[in-house]
Amino acid sequence: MEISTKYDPKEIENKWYKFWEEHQFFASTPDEREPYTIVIPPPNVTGVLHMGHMLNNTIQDVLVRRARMQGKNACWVPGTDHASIATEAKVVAKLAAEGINKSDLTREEFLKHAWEWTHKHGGIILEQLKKLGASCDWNRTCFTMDEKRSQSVIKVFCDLYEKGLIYRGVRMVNWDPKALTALSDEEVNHKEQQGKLYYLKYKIVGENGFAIVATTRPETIFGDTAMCINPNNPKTAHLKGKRVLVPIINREIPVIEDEYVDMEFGTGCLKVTPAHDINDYMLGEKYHLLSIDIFNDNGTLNDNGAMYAGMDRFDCRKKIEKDLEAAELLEKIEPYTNKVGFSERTDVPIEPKLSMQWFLKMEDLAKPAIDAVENDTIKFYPEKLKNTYRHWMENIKDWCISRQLWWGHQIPAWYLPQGGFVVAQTKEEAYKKALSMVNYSLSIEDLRQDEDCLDTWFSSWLWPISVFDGINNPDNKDIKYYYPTNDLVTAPEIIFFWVARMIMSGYEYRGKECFKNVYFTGIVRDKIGRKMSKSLGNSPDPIELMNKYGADGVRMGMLLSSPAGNDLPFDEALCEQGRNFNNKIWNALRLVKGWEIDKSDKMSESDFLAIKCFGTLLQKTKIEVEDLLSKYRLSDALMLIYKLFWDDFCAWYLEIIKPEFGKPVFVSTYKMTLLAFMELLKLLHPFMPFITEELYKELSELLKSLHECVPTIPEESYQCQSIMFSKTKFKTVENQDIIISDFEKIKEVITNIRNVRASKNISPKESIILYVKGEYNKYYDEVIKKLGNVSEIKITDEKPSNTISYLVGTTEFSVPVSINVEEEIAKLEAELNYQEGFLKSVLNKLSNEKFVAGAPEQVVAAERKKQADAETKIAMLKGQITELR
RNA sequence: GGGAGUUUAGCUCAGCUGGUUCAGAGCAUCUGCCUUACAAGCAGAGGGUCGGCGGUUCGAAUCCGUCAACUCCCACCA
Repeated sequence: MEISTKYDPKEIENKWYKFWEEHQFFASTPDEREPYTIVIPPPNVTGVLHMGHMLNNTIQDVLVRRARMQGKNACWVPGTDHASIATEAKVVAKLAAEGINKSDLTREEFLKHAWEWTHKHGGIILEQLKKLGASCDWNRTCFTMDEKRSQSVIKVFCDLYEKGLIYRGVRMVNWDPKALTALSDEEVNHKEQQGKLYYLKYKIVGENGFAIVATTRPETIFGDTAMCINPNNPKTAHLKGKRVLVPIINREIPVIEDEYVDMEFGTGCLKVTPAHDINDYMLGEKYHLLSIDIFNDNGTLNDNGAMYAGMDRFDCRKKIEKDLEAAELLEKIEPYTNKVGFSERTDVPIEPKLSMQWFLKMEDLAKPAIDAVENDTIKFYPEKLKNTYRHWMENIKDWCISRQLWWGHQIPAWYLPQGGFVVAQTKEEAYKKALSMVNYSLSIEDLRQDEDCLDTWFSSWLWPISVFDGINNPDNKDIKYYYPTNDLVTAPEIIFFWVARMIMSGYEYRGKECFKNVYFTGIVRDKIGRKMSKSLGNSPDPIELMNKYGADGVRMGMLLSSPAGNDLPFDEALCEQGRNFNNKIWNALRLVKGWEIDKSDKMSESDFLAIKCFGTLLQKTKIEVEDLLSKYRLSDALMLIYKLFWDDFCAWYLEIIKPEFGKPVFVSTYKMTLLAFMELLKLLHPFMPFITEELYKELSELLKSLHECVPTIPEESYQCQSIMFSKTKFKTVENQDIIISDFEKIKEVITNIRNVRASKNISPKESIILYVKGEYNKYYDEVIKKLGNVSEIKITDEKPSNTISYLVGTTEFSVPVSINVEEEIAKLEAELNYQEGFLKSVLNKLSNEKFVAGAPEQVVAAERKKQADAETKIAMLKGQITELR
């Protein structure tokens, strides 16, 4: 049957993934082998595959498949993240579309909707990963909110609380007065706003003058509890130790001093409103100021707003402007542009609001984590991110772990009716604890659990441990075998959110690093450098890409330009390149599959030479690839294999051994070719799993059919159930560099012949005669004749007068051809000119005493060799020129 | 404002502790070919003062200084 000239990945990819899954090839259980473990960075449970996932998971799959082929017990644990903010936002939006308000639902009702949503959309992304070829152990699929993971989170919270590391504290949150909810920083959009800067007059107590304060928010004066000046500012020095009156309400507040105040801004006086500004809050803490909250949750002023109570914050601003003016307490108004945070959900300006939150003390947790990265127990690729990491870790702030959300792990703290709270894993335990604390009668129903949820990262920071259930059962077989994991592949953006925290939890709960290497991918960008995002619509759909180019093609496209830590400007052309490569591989198979076989034990000289040279190159490349992969230089490794396959194998090796039309190939040559092809497939398999599996099977069949006439073929070379378990042997060929450089010379001879043909319009079909003068090995004849279409190679000192000559090394090759003598002389003279200039610079160096004395011996010796070679070449060029003349 | 990083061919990037693997690779471009595996291909070719300036050195893409442009992270100024 005729095989198509184009590789069609679709069926082949489906077929093999199904085969792998059915045979449970990705499943892992502890055994005596060395483990190799990766935990997936869990994608959002309701997310869909985007280009970032493609890159990230392709890399992980390459690493896992390579480990598997090395005979390790490879385990890649998949799973998803409940992503509280994103998922809750999606559910809220979905409900809103159905006319349901979240605030009209009870927590239980809302969670029911959220779970429905999760079950409907959850896990789609994992199915998509299968299309990519991801070799995860799907039996181990986890979810950050499944039973074991949830238990782990609660247990850890209680444990850290017992250790005194978790505490409650006040913090500014982004309050959305319309949605009546707190927002995460990620849900706040900062926009430039054309506003006003109001200069307010605060009367100085006991004096006639005023202190002027510039503010963008005059309506907050009711919350003022101090005025602050910079102690070093001469302009405001007269206010030191004074007290001033808040305009309109005439409340007396002190003037405090702190270097926080910018002397250049406004008047150098700052009004301090601890309840409504994060910086003011910190000043308030420092100087023990009162904190007066003046807003209701819906953004209207409360009773502290005096006669403005009940008024909306912005209406109030307008009104107060007029009132201040009337009272002559407004010095002036200037136009002013500043950035204001807006709610992503409702697009109203957010209101900073003080609220009670839960915090985790980080300082002690950070210590072992800093050391681990500093001393390379955990290695970062690229290394430069060590700096970023250290800088953050050394200045680490306590982690606010509570979120005002329902979707997530509810904080296991229960409040008592008469104040106070207990922390416990279950309500029953909490009740027991509570009973021992209070001296009044208490029923379990009196306990009220904290409404808030834990930050999503508070579950994902346990991921490398919790997926093996190492929190709940610290001594189980899995955790002991798979932990510490080997590699983590993730984006640099979450180095603090996730990576750093995993490292900390690893030391806290296992006393050991959670992984040994972290590979930071780049950010996938579009051609013009923008981050790919849904809102910009500049992200291609990975599934469509895979349909178009095949998963292998897209994988290669992703890997071709993604050195660790560098951004990846994505271009579909890369996938095209990947697809073309698949096609090339496919056609190489078509070629070798079509040959008739000569079963005699003969072999041609050129075959022998080709086998030797390619075999050498293959061995050398295998070692180089291994080295690159061990440094996580995946694109470089892939590029090396790409060139080995396309150039060395297809363009040179196969062209040499390819039998003439209608003739058979010698069976020994054939065998070696199939084996070499197979080695190439093994090298490629981690990068392109599908096509390599398909062709592995094809080659296995071909080898099997040879078995009767060539019993020396080792059975293990074609008997693996899958290429993913096939082994490869490493060996260094003696004199490999000489073999390779000799072959380079042959290639150069042939390329030059082709060049002459191109420049003189000699068809490749027209054979030529080649004259050789100088050092030459007869052994090369056959190859040169075949690929150069040379009918005869004449070793001679005398050559015909009309030739184009070129040098390979110091050997002169000449092709007889009708030439334009003047042109040839000009060419030769240009070359001569260059060589003479080159020689001159070499001689300059060598005559420089400081160079000869200072440079290392090899360098000087190399220069002398250059000198000798150049001199030989110059002599030959001169000879050629005189000949022509 | 604090910190980190980048700058080498049209594009994306290699070039480790200064010296023939020092100016490289892939893609793109150009020229010629439907040569019996592959036009998603074959055979060739042309592209760069290594961001600017200064310094160290016998010798600098590589080390130092400085300027410029860009990128990222963190904190955000009443």
